[in-house]
Amino acid sequence: MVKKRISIEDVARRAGVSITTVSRVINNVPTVSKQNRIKVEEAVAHLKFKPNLAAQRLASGLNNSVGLVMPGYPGLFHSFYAIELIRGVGHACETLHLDLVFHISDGNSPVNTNAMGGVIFADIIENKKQVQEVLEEGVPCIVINNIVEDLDVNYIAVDNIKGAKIATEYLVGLGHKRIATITGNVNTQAGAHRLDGFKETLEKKGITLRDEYIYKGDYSRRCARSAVEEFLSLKNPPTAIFAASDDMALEAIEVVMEKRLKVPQDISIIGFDDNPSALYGPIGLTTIRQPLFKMAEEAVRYLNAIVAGKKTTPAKIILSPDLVTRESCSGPKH
Amino acid sequence: MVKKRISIEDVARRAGVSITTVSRVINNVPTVSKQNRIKVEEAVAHLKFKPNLAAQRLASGLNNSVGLVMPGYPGLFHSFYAIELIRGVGHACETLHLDLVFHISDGNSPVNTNAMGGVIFADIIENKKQVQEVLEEGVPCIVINNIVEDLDVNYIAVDNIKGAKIATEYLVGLGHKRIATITGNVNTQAGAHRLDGFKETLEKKGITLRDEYIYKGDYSRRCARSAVEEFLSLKNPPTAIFAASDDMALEAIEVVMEKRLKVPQDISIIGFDDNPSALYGPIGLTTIRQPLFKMAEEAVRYLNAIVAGKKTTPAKIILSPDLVTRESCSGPKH
DNA sequence: TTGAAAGCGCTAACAA
DNA sequence: TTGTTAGCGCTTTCAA
Repeated sequence: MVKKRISIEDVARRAGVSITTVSRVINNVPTVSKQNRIKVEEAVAHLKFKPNLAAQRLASGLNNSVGLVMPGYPGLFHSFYAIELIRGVGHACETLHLDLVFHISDGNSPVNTNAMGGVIFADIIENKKQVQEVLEEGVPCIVINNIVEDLDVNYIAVDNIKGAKIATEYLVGLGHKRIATITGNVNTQAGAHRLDGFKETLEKKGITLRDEYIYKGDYSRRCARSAVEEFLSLKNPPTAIFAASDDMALEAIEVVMEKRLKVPQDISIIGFDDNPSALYGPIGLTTIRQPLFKMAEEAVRYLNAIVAGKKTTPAKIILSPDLVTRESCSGPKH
Repeated sequence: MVKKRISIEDVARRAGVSITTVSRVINNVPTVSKQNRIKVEEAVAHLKFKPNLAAQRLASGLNNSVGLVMPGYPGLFHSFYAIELIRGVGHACETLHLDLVFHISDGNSPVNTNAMGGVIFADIIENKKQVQEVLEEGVPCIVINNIVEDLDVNYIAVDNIKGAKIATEYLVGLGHKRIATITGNVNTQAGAHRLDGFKETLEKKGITLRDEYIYKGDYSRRCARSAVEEFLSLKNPPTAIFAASDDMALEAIEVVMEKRLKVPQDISIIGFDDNPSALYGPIGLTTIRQPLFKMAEEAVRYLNAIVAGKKTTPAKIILSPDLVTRESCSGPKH
């Protein structure tokens, strides 16, 4: 029952003009007589004509859609991070009347950007190759949440070093001297930077860095558990912990409470992310908020500007995270 | 600095074959000699060739992307409902290796489905016209969350009548006789059905329906406030309230508490949605959970089956919501 | 202000 | 098994 699609030719025939004229009307080219314009518009309305986008794109080489490429890790659609990005990108696309082409990538196979006017890489873990290829093709693109020094690519990222500094400084400010950290996966930039910020702050504040206070984690709850167990078994356990993610912070709180210790009285714990799921916990989690939504929005705006030819200099945008104070941190006991 | 794109012709030249043969290799057509296949694959890899999707689609008439059309109401990207749908659709697309074209519609302008292999309408408020047009074009489509009787279209929806019945029966089961409701916008199907289910249950249970116990709302917090104020000023105020959304239920709880009354001791309140933001409230909200994520997933699966030619009978799928018991309901005081 | 004609990059008969 | 050729539906010169 598929009806034959209405094409530009049908419109032209009905309006009694050439397809070129129809094309001009569709694209708002001014050089069309009022008379013809009206005839064409009537025909378009009557036939309910909608231009074939594939044909338009093929012929013009233009494309008004934004590609959002995300690595398809398990749990992607259950992750706060991903959903925030999608929300932000979606919101911006809505405002700018762009279509959003959402592409889940396995990280290895090259991204076919031919269906996209510009590309946003939502995250690059180990697959800079994909980005490089898109760059080589000359397709406008921007990387979210990674500071990319070695590639001449636009990026917009959160300052993880600064975030970690804010967190650590806050703990120091509360009077803590024995501060531990559970890192994220230090192979990811975020993980590494959060550790860097932690270390730098302690150094700056003249607090000795102890190896046994640094647990190399991987963002998983399980490692947070091991970390806390290890910390608590030390003869000099820390009085505060900076966890590189809220998830880990929550698990840490749980373990501490299982040991009949109190948060924050016995141990202060600060997280990173401002993940709303932290609000379900037994105690309000003090944490570092990242402007994910805003970052995603900005990425679209910037991309759009590039596509429109309004920008040429590569964007190197770094946004600042900030502190969200709730109940999981206080001064140390004496 | 935009390099000339690699086309199928470049590949053909390098491999020393015709473009047809290249096309065959790309599309896994078996009738290609091993020898040529290898040559083509080498060329593709070496030139990093990626077929132009616009051209493929134009030539073949096929399209492996799913369109998700959502009405662009303010707050869309802050709404639990929308995000759940996006998550579900996205998840299914990932599994099926489909691209997701996300299109925010103003509800009036026709949807250009030429960029989509199939279309999912995430919601249709007043704009059945859009759906009708897509149907006329013969593009496979499915409507989410609306039971559409008057159009021969696939749909997958939640049984709102049943949801309301479950809620109301639960209140009746707890011993309530004076049960009020704050409806959603009854111009929406969900709003109307939730009211219907409420009424039907009371009738079935032999409880008199009182007009003053039905407040026609619009899902807004403001109307929930008015509703509760009105209910409480009755000489015989209700002992239980069924609110057609969690948002309204939360506001209702707030108003009740402002009046120095207790939930659920003085008034039981049940919501609808299972919106996680309800978890932030002062008291766990008993509510009706809708399988939004699943609904969205199923929609994609079904659409895919249609596009693949595996389905012909129109789908009329209705999913059941279920009760989530938390703390906001109890038996009435004597 | 208009239209004819040449593609855009690919697929799909059809012939060889 | 391969290649030739004619489109897919549109935009864009170019000439009129």
